[in-house]
Amino acid sequence: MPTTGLRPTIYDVARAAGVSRATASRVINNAPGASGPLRERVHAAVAELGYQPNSAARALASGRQRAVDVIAVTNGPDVGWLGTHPYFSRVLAGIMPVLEGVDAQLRLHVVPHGTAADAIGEIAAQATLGAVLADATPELATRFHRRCRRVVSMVPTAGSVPGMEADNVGGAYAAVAELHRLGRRRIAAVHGPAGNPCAIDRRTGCLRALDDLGLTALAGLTADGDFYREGGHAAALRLLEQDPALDAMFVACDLMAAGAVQAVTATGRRVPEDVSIIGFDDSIAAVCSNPPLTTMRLPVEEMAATATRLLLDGTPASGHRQRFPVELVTRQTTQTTQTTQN
Amino acid sequence: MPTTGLRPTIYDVARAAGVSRATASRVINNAPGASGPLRERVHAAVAELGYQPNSAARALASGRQRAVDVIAVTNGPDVGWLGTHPYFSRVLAGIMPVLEGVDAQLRLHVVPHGTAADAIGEIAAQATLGAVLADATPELATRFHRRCRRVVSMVPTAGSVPGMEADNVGGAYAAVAELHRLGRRRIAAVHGPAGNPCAIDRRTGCLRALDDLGLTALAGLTADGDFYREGGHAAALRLLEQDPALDAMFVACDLMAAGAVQAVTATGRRVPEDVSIIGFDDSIAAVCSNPPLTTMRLPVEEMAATATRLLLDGTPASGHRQRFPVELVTRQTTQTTQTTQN
DNA sequence: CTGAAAGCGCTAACAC
DNA sequence: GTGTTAGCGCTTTCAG
Repeated sequence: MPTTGLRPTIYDVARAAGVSRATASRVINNAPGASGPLRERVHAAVAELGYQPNSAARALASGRQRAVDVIAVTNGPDVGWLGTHPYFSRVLAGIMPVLEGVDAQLRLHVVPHGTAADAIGEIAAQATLGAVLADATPELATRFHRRCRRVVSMVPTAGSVPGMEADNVGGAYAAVAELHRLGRRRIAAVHGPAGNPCAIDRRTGCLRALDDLGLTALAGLTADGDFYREGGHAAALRLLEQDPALDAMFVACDLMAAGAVQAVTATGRRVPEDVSIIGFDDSIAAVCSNPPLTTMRLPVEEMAATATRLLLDGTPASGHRQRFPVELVTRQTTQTTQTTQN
Repeated sequence: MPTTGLRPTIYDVARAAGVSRATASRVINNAPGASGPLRERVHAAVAELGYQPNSAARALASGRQRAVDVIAVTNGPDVGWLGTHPYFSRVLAGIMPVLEGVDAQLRLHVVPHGTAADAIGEIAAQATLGAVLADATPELATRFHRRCRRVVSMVPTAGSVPGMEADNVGGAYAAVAELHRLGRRRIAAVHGPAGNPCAIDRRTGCLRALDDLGLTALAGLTADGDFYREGGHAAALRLLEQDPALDAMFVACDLMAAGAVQAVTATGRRVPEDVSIIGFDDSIAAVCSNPPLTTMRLPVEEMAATATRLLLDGTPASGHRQRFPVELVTRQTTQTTQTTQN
């Protein structure tokens, strides 16, 4: 059984260290049951030979892959939507630092909505450290959770699926309240897609604030967007036509808000002097907009990092929930003072 | 050897179909040497048992993992830069559709510059379908290529490393020429980081155009940015101070260009009436900017898709190069006509 | 505390 | 064509 191939195997390490493969394995995985002098010899052998464990063999033998799966579901046939949606990048950005140095790989799965059920089943079947569901619907999340408990969802999900929950309702409420505090009284709103859980919560918070503020009449001054810039642009134009004198807009995501800012200025109005705008997310769209967007920050990176740590720590408890605040980040679409900050 | 576990193995499939494991394997991988009736029986068994191949076992036995690795190198310790840089998302967006349905997984590696050499060695050691280097330096790319030929780089790289090459020089040249064609004569430029290969090419193209156009004197009206919005903002401010009458800017990436647009309008100038701006990339920053950016489109998605297909097709030939054009996308930072397109 | 041995589930020569 | 037989490189009982 001596190894001949170019890449050293654990067998080579064991031989070089003068121990058995079992012992070599133990020290390499720093598992208990090997000690002192032997550990050193093995480590030395590893260093000398430049040994690198074969992850496939390891996965096969142990029955578990050192990988976390990130799953995104696309709506259309267009699997490339990612390129234009900052959200997914942020979840990746949140996950990566926590995977740093823990010897776990990150696998990406973008599954078309149609085949999502099957695809999710396949992924759940491979025993990995677990999966982060970026935007799965409650049904899909539940389905995954039934097959594999090592999973956590990043969006509001049903029942027992462990999830990270941002205070979308509270954030939207706070945004409208802020607009009101600024003296705005004709507040329009651009909501997200009707069926989207996050969008529903944000809409709820917005409506509730309008109501509490005695602005109930404005509940009709709304349009539905698609969480993309184009939708925000179009919705804003529609709203402006519906009430040319509106003085503020709450827009349920930054991408749409960026489009709204473009629409508002294109009609000759000034932002924020004539109309104040507050977005949601604090994504890259917020800072690229001109003027930069005041927005409600959704701590996506933190949420994703927490989700990942949960998976790394073991199987998350069924029904586990972790709440995250959504906070106001003031930039220039709400403040008239032209300070030369950013 | 009958299997007892919950997940069916190929052994179960073989038994159910009344064939040997080898035959089952053949039809599952639709390899030659199994035919007609048997194929059907195996397929039926697969369907009935809900068999799903174990990827680890497959990888171990075949010596090759069905995975493509995407590698990004970060400059700082901050592995989360992704969240704010649209480029990486675009390479992912380009890769994913081509991996769709080919039973190959996508693995992400973000390695800090410091440990990049080691990390890259480890990745090269695992035999996968190959790696796409998103932003590796020529040295790192060469290093990887020495250990593993199944690799292609997305940025200008040294020698024999297969690579996708966008016409950065030509694109920058065309941008400046366009500004000139529009009647602009005081054209400033914001370049990228000094050592970045793409930035270098864009700078070259810009300078060459300035020269050919007889605008050599302007070669001094430049600033170096960092490929981030903040850098573009600051650079634009500096330039405006240096020459308050400048009437155009060529900015080497959209993120910086978005910052430049903000800076220009913040000083009371109008875009594009007072100063025209052309960015580079055609990333999400271009459309979120206000007004939306005219830019030179770098076909990142196409490049990434091509790179991936190359890997899927086998080992790319050493020194293989594929060129991509960089084309002008006209939006509103160069056109005064206020058509309501956006 | 250490080693021997038995697989993990699959593929790939090699015989039939 | 199809089945038999070895392993792939590692982990993990189980003895010693």
